[in-house]
Order: sequence, then structure tokens, then C-alpha cells
Amino acid sequence: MNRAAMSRAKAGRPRPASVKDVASRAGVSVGTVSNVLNRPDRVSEATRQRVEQAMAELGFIRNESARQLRAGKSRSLAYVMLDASNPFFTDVAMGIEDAAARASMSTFLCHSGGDAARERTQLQLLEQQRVQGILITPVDPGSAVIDEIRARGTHVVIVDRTRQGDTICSVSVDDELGGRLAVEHLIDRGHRRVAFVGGPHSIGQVRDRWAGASEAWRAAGLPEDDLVRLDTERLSVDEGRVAGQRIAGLSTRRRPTAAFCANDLLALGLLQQAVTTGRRVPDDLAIIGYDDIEFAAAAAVPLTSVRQPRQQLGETAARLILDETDNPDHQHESVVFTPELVARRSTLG
Amino acid sequence: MNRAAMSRAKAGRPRPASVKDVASRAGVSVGTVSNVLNRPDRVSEATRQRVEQAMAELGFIRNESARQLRAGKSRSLAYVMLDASNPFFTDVAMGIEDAAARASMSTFLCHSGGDAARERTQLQLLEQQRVQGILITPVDPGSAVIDEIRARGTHVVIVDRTRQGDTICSVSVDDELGGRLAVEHLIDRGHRRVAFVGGPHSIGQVRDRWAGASEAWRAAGLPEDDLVRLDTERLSVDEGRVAGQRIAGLSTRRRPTAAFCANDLLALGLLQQAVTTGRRVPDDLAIIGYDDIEFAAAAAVPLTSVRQPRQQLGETAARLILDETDNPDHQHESVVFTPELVARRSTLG
DNA sequence: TTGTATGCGTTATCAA
DNA sequence: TTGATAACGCATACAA
Repeated sequence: MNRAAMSRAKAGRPRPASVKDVASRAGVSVGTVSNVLNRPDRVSEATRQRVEQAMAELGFIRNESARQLRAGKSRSLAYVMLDASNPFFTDVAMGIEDAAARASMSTFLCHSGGDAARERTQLQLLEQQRVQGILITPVDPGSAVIDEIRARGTHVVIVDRTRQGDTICSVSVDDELGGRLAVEHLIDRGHRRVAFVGGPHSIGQVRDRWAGASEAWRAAGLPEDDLVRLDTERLSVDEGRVAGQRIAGLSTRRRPTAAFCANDLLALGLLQQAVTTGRRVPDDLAIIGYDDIEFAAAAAVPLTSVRQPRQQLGETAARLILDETDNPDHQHESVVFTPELVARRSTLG
Repeated sequence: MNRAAMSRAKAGRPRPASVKDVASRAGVSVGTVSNVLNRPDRVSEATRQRVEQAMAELGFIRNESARQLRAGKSRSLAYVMLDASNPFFTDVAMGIEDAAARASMSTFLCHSGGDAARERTQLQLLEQQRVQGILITPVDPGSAVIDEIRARGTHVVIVDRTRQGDTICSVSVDDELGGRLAVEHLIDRGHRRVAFVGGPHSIGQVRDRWAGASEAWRAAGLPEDDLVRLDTERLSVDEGRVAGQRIAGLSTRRRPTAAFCANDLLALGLLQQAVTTGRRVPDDLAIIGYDDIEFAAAAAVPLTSVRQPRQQLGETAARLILDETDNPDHQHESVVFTPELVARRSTLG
């Protein structure tokens, strides 16, 4: 029983074939095997075939750790998602993965679940992996951890969030514009008393959408008090239901005729609460969401929503980080996409 | 200008500090630094502190590739998702990640999107990373690639699918039972003409749910023709809408009073199509889905669905693969969970 | 308690 | 065209 077989019997896991094994089987040196892998042109046809045959027979698989150790850097990116259960982020992730794959980079997907401690752990792991770059939708875009990582040499691009200054690449969507579009649409449809449902306002997104909303409201010359801010604890379906109850509890005089929700999850919760308590959407309450996730269009009353170019967001983020790693003259860029209103029955009737 | 600074100026990326750098800064040998990291008890308090200080000052981050190369194996798992846009799979993924993190393993998330070629690429990448184990919801559970990977020494656990024989670990849910539960529920509610919406039937899941459905139908002594099979191209919201149109197009005599959909996406699409064309759910058409994703409960008419223990599925899969890697006496196990009917308004009225 | 030396698998340099 | 060898960063066996 040879050494490999012994270790197999003991550990139950055969030691994978290395270039050395391939070399000895093909009767060549390791350098030649490496050349077959990396510069096949430098190798004669005959030896190349022998080496390739040996690789096939042994089931040779390149050891990425060793390559990476030797190269001093990896060939992989990572995306740290804020919330994997929100289809918005999975779409962004797919955009990133596609673009990375085209550049023959592999992508690690992680998610923080909005938990700063977990985020830190994930980032630490990724740094240990020496990933080329980290794409992240951070719990707190201002966090110092991000700068520390960059100071240690790992490139970072912020996704769907922004940061003051031009010291870091980011891709985001103009949330103020999105908020404006939503509220202008409601005003156009004749609504003069509107609720803004969203929170916590510590989230930049929520703040910006609210800012856009109130700006549109002011610009239309409507009384400030008639744009009612309903704060939520999270951007979830549950909280949307709660908001629905709160709206229902308002006196007829104070009750809004339309609600603009800071994301689609809230809107779906609100929609459900409204419909199941017998209110008609949009006649009794018009609803507009944000993100235009697939389920927005799939709702019983298809949801008007503000669409963000999700896939494109991901692709651009990947492009930016690849430029940052490859291009010595890289300039940091903050790409801001333009959202688009998708009007459906929940506001059109 | 020293070497590190030069490379920094040229590449824009500082070379990360290594154990050697830490050692020289702390005035000790690399062995001691390594001991501080791995067996701190063997090191005197004073030197330990000096080393730790040096690490902090240099921003030392362990190089996982080097550790892995040395150790001969990695400390990471991977889950290859079939469809990242289906909340069911993201929930499974979170279960896996949690369990892995508890065992201080990191998890790579990938997704094949149902594309066999892409799946192969992902698996190749993961093999190159020498991950300890691969959890996968395969495009084709019978595929030989899986066996090849295992033959080369990487452990594999199949998630939410099964395979003949006991040669591989798997976790799944009893889909036949799920199908039975759904149809029994509809029969209990008085339905005597029911549609089964799902496809393609090349998916084991779909087959099993259909099998359970027809078994329940037969067991109730109902005429075979009155359980109508409506095949779909995919398990998507779109296809659910199409199915809705097909149901609406049937003559009153042949039209089912209830539909059992092979997953919630189909059910949501069907629900929407029904509601927007003025049919009442469940009075005109009762609907039951499968998976009980969050959006099932959030639908305008909350959806009755067959719930699968998603998180638990993931946790168990992680447990199995950890056992397979750690325990020399590991026995392959096929864990089958029991689904549960969650009755809501879409069938109760 | 600490230091020295070796090897993991790969790639690149240099010599043959 | 091919072969021998050093180096990447870390962990360990062994020596001091």
C-alpha cells in the first residue's frame, strides 16, 4: 500500500494529484507541466499531449491556494450583501457575478444580514482570503472598517450606498430623484394627502427618498402637514402591515389617500393589510413602492414602483473594481444611476 | 525607498505584512509568531504582548492561502444554489451559513441558475479552491460530475434533491407527502375537480408532488380525469399567469374549482391572473402553493402553502458535511423532512 | 520558552 | 524545448 492509498484509507480523502505527480507520470519535469498549463506554446506537441493525458488520468485539479500564494494575489472578488432575502440584492449579486465571470474572476457571496458584527467577521474572512476586491452594501457606509481594509490594500467599492467625497468608488441610484418621481406621480393622480412609509431614517436611502418626496411636495406648493411621515422599524413586509393599521386608525380627515413606501416589502405588507381589511386599492388607498422587485408586478393589485437598474448596478460595480485593480491610473468614480417610475394598477386604478 | 514602498508606488497596492515582518518588528522568530497565533500558551506573556503589538501596528492579516496550502485543506464550505432569485434557496443558504459559521467555517455561495454548464464551471472553481465540502442543489441530481468530484476527494451533500441508493448524503423534504397533504386539503374543502399546475416533469420535485397529489386523489376514490395536469415550462410567476389563462379558457364543465401549484411562484402568478380578471379566490378558484416563501403570506389573498423547513434543511446539510469531513466513521445519510400544510385564505375563504 | 529548518503546490528564472 | 531550483506565507517538528 503506497502513501496515497494509506492516507486515503485513514482520512477517507485521497490527496489530490499535484503537478509533481503529473510530471512523474508523464516523465517530464514540473516546469514543463506548468508550461503546459500556462504557456502551452512553449511546449512541443508531443510532450503536451503526454502531459495532458497524465493530467486526465490523475484527475489533476490546479490548487488555487498555491497559485494564489505564488502570485501574491487571488483571482476572486466578493460581494457582501446587506440582506439576501431581499430580491433586490440577489439581483445585484447576479449582475456582479456575471460581470466577474466574464473577466474570469470568481465571486464569493456573503451576507451581513444588516448586522455590523457579522459584517466585520465576513470582511475579516475575505481579507484573509486576499480577495482582489470587495464589493459591499455596508451596514454603515461611514464605518472606519472599510477604510482600514483599503489601507491594508484591498480595494473596496460601495454598492447601492454612497459616501462623501471622491476617495472611494461607489455605484448607487439617485434616491432623491426616485422619491420625487414617486410623489410627483401621486400628485399628478390628484392626491393631496400622502403618507411616506419608511424607516429607520438612519438609513441614507430612506432619508434621501424622504427628502425627494418632501421636495416634490413643496415644489407643488402643497401644505407641509399633508405629507405625513410614518416611521417604521425596518423595511419589511411586517412593518408594512403595521403601517397599514396605523393608516386605518387615522381619522377620515387626517387619513392619506395614498402611500409612498420606501421599499416594495413595505408596500406589499401595506397592500395586503389594506386589501384584507376591505379597502380598495387604489380607490381608497393608492400605493407606490420602491425597487420594483419581481413580486411587485406579481401582487394581486400590481404595484406601482420605482425601478432601479439592479443588474446594471452590479455589473458596473464589478467593472469599477476590476478597473481599480488592473488600471494603475484608476480614478475613483461615483456612478449614480437614474431610477424610473413603473406605473401599475396600485395607483392607476 | 525600500522594496515594499516601491511596489506600493508602482502597483498602488502595499504588500501585506507577513509573519516574517511581524517577527522582525517584534524581535522574535517566525516560529514564535506562529505560536502566538496557534498555541499562545506556549509563549511567555511578555513576548506574546510584544508580538501582538507588532501585529496590530503592521495590520497583520493571516494569509489563508498559505495556511491552506500548508494544512492541505481549506476551512470553507460552499453552497451551489439552483436559483438565487427564489427566496426558498436563499433561506436554505442562510441556514447553511449559520451552521458553518458556528463551526468556524466560512461559506462560499454560488449559483448555477439552473444552467448545467454554469454549474460545472462553479464546481470546477470550488474544487480548485479545495473547499472542504460542497453542498449543492444540482441541476441534475444524477449527473456524473458529482461523482467525479467525490472520487477526487471533495465531499458533496445534495440539498433539496435525492438520489437512488445510500452512497451520498442528502437532505430533502418528502415531496410526495407534500403533494398528498395539499390535495387532501382541497378534497376536504369539497373540491371535486382540481388542477395540478407545474413542470417540467423532468424535475424530480414536480414529479413527486404530482405523484402524491394523484395518490391522494385515487385514495379518495375520485375519478382520475378530474385531477387535471397543467404542465408549465418553468416554476415561475410568469408561467403561473399563463396557467391562469388556460384555466379560464376551459369550459365551465371542465374548469377546476381549485389549483395546486408546484411552487409559490406559480401560485402567485396564478393568483394574480385570477384576481385581476375578476375571479374571486377562493370562491371561484381556490389556490394552494408550495414552499411557503415569505411572499406567500404577504399576498393580497394570503396563500395556503406547503411549508418546508428551509433553515433546518440548510443546517442539517451543513451538519452532514461537517460530519463527513471530520468523522472517520461517517455513514451516508438521507435525511427526509416532513412538510406541513399552512392553510390561509386562498383556500379557506 | 524560543529559534531553525522544512515542505505544502505553483510559477518563473535561469541554465542546459 | 526542457529541467532544476527558488520563492510565496505559514505551521510544525525538532533543536537549542
